Amino acid sequence: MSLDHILLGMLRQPSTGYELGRQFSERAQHFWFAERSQIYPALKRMRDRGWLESWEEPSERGPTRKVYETTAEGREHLVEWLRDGPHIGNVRLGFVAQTFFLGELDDYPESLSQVRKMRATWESELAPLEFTQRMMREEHGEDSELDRELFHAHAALRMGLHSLRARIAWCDETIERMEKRIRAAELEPVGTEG
Amino acid sequence: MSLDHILLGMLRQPSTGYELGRQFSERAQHFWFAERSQIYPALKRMRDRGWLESWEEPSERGPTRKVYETTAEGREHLVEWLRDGPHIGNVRLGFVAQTFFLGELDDYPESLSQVRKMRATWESELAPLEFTQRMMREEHGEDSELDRELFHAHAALRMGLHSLRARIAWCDETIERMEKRIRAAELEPVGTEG
DNA sequence: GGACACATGTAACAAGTTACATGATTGG
DNA sequence: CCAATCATGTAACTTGTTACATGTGTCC
Repeated sequence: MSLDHILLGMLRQPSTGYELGRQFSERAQHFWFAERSQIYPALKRMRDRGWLESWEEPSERGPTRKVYETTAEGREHLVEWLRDGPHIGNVRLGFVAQTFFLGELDDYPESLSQVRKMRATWESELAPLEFTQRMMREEHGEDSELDRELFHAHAALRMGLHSLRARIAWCDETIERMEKRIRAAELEPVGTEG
Repeated sequence: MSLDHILLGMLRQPSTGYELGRQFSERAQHFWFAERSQIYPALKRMRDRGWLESWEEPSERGPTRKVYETTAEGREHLVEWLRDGPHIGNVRLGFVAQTFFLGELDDYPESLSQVRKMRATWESELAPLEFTQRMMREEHGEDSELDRELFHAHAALRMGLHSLRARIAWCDETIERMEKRIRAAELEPVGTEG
């Protein structure tokens, strides 16, 4: 299970289920997401298996927190997963499927509007990644000056940027083509599409 | 559920569970995948709901095939899903997570080898997409000459190409940076990493 | 007192994976 | 006869989602 290993990775610093949940929303949304209702049982399961240990701490504001930390055994499982080759699992991109079948609608303006929405979504996802990259550069200097951990975090961030920019570029290309088709249809008499 | 709608989309032409399974492996692998053990019950469920109808046909080679076709009601559900805005669902990219945590390993050559494997995988996924694009161009001519259905199929294909090329570009960038670090470490005395 | 963020969890359900069962037909 | 491909499916399990329950502490 990937989630377990991702949680192990995030638990390099001891943390709580609540906090890990927020990290998924705020920092990891471009490559993974998990609901807290999935995180809490996962942490419990891993503790029962001996991959984590936990203790309680009073919260500064709110009820008692349950803090988890990886054990040596947990770390072993993380390392094993990392060494076990890249897990390029089954991709599921509903929006590509949707684009594929959008021809069914016989409605270019509708197709166009959908692609514009996609663009807006990804544009807004891009901003926080670019912000993080800028922060990293300001705080830690040039790429070659990053320590090992930050270097890898930076690499993952770059993948997010590459992916999002590629999607936005696709949107721009597709929007242009759709607009061209809509203009062509407006100039032509009805029923002679070609 | 997205799978249902994707199957509805694929069933513009009547088809069987077996054939749809092959289509996922051969044509849709860059944006969706489903096992046949998931497809068969899904088709049955949709038929029970009235979205599909089915009949049996003798196979040219092998046992009797069960052919499914969308009903008017099924088509309505597809259209509804298509009009319901782009479904930019939760992305799950295990390999980005892995890259993120690869720093744990303290082993740049291992990190490098993993990124090289990713590159090889995506490079090999790129080939069939490029082939399909070339075929489309040869058989149907320029982009502006594609009919509505092919235009959208082509757009989906382009998304696959953009995404894969972005991933490969990321690999190249990352491989170069990792190689630089490995070279730097070789020239330096042990324990003075900076 | 009410809204909000903090904090942990359970239950019911939906979706997806792995392993297996069954059997026809073709080609070597 | 054996392996491969065609063809449909079930069972057991894992993973992920949605909805809900419960309660604390802070600020207005």
